[in-house]
Amino acid sequence: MPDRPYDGCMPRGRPRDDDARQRTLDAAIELVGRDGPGAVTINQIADAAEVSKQTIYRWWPSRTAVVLDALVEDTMRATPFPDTDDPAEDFRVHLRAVAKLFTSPSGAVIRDLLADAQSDPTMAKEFRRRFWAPRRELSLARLRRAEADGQIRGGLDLELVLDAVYGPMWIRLFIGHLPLSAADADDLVDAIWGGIAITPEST
Amino acid sequence: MPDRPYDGCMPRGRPRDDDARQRTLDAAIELVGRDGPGAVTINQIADAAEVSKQTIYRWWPSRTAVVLDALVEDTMRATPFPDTDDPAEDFRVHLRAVAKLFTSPSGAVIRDLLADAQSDPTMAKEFRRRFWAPRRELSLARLRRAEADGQIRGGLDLELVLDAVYGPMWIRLFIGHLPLSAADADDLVDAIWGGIAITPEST
DNA sequence: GAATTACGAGACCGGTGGTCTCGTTCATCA
DNA sequence: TGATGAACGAGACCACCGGTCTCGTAATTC
Repeated sequence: MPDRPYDGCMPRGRPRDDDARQRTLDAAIELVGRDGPGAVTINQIADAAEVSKQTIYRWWPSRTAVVLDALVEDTMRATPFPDTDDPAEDFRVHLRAVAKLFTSPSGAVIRDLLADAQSDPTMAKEFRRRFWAPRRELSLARLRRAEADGQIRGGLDLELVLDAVYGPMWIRLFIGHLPLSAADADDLVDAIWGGIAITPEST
Repeated sequence: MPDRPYDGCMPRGRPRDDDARQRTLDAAIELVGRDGPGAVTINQIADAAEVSKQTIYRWWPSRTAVVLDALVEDTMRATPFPDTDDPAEDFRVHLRAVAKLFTSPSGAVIRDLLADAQSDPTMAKEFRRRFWAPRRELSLARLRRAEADGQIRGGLDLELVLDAVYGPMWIRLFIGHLPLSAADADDLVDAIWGGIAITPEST
């Protein structure tokens, strides 16, 4: 997966066909996004990409790995994290982007990936490392800054706060008990930020 | 699945072997709980239960349906919902039970089920109807009472509040980025109940 | 031009969820 | 008591899956 365009000397044989790589990733995203989680086989991806199955397995260790790569490449820049003076608004903006991502075809890709990862600890780890952790770090840093700036209570378990903020998005994606909308993102931040107790004694 | 012990007249042929039913369910719970999500096949369940595969498919439509039945039967009474005068404490107690359930072998069963349900809309619906909705109704009713009793702010989207309370449990089960403990249950309720803003103006 | 490597096509493998057949067992009804 | 009918266990069977292997060919370097 690492594409090293030049590192000292040219390799000997036929070079990798980068176009085939791109076609594979595109086909994975499109098929899973269209047909839903679990409905797309590696054969279909190979056919749609006009790529040999062997070529896929030469560069990726498993079907799930292909989907993960496709997802990361496709959505890494879809959910930016703003950094203004208003942490609540920053989270609102980000959450709206997440809601949009989850309701787009990429939402199906994420579900597919996470479902597969349940029975493949290696892929579960890769999913956390490449998809989960980068966004998590950004939001955690934003929360830490808000704490340092005295904008939120001290002594909170920030990881738990983040789970409370993002958890609703994820369970609506995965359990599907209720739809997901950008408006929910705002309500969610408001509910958590203000607290729901009628007489909140700080601490 | 409905066992009607007597409804008018006796059916003609050999009656259903309820012991075989129970053995199937027990084997499903035990194997999945022990070997983890996705690692247990229908053949293994049949072998362990000493039941013919045909007998399983006579009574359940799919492997996933067996696991769902096993889960419901096994854990329906594992997470009671208390109903005292202190809603926050009620939620703490319930969340501690949920954390315990998720870290028990049943947690693996739930993961297995939900992963399979991603590619089977029928089972996803059944999961929500039989496992998710009953508990959800209880906690929603408790929240409504707290609202009526003036113990929490009015105008909140209660569904979203519930998602914020339970979401962290579910994503830790499913994504596994952090462990889950009963202590987290308390911290979570405290964080959400008190709000995290340092100067919460009650709407 | 020789060596080396990626490529597409497709046969192949073990195993899966699920179906089918068969002979047997347990019950009811006449 | 004996015919009937449904559930049973055992296990062959099916289509298809993820993944591997082989083969002849194309692209590149030396």
